[in-house]
Amino acid sequence: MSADTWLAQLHENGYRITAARRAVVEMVAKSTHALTPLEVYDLGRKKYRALGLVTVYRTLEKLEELHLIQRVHQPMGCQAFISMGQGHQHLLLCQNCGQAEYFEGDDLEALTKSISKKTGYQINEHWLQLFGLCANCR
Amino acid sequence: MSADTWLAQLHENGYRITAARRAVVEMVAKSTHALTPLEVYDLGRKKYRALGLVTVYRTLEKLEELHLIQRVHQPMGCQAFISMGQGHQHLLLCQNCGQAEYFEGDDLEALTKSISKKTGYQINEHWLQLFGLCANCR
DNA sequence: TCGGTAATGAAAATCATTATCAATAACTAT
DNA sequence: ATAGTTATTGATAATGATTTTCATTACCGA
Ligand SMILES: [Mn+2]
Ligand SMILES: [Mn+2]
Ligand SMILES: [Zn+2]
Ligand SMILES: [Zn+2]
Repeated sequence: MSADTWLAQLHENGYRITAARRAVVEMVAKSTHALTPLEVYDLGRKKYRALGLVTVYRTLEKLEELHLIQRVHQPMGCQAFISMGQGHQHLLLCQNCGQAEYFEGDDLEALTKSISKKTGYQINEHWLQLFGLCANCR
Repeated sequence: MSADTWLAQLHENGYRITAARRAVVEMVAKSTHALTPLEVYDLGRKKYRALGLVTVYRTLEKLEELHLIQRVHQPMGCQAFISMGQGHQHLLLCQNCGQAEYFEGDDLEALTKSISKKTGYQINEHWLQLFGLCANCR
């Protein structure tokens, strides 16, 4: 998903396209790492020097609301965001360099059905995340 | 795992047993919900009125270090702790009341093997969490 | 081009967490 | 059991991240 698509999405939802948003969107859209607000701020200022940290927070909030990005939970912290995957996908993260990849094909049908029966819970969603070392870091 | 076991663990690791720690341990050990430091503080003060919030933070830190509790990540926040499960288990959380259950039997061998081959990652661990509605809330 | 108003960034406020520190109390060695 | 050592405590202050406020700017539909 390209930066332009994100900007179009923002526009379609009644948000204005500004230099600050362009800078944030461009950096987050092309990153293969989950980025913290401060990291987005530092990167974004390379594109748009006057960018404010507050605007980064506000823009990330909107991108999350539109499901263009998602929050990434990690042992070291949970305040980082990454471009949303296509369809039903989960993240695989490098514990060394932070490189992120989406994967698909997990099948938890049998498991959730069995657990649902055993516990009486109605299971609505699942979080799955894999950690390891990428090809470069292993 | 009972509160007494936890206290014994603390003692074995060179930590002193105090009234403050008793209060924290007792409340966290018997809870079926993930508790935030503030919640532990409120509950703990029912057992030990003089308990300080700072001590709650410090005690939770030690319990986590000894793997007696674990941090629980949720959409609403990631600063909550719950008694650690036995062996290889994951959490199932009620989206309405917060009730938590451990389950086991997930098998991701085939999946991780296939993803490892496809991506070149060496996969070391996984996070899995189920969300739904408990028997009471559904 | 213009006007209404969403968006901005600087600054201040807030909130959770962490550090400091003098007083206390748990444990060890007598 | 007692005393001495020192880990632990809670109050307070400090910190750091996130949010709120607000006057100014600039996007964009008419
Ligand atoms: Mn899945
Ligand atoms: Mn598992
Ligand atoms: Zn790597
Ligand atoms: Zn419930």
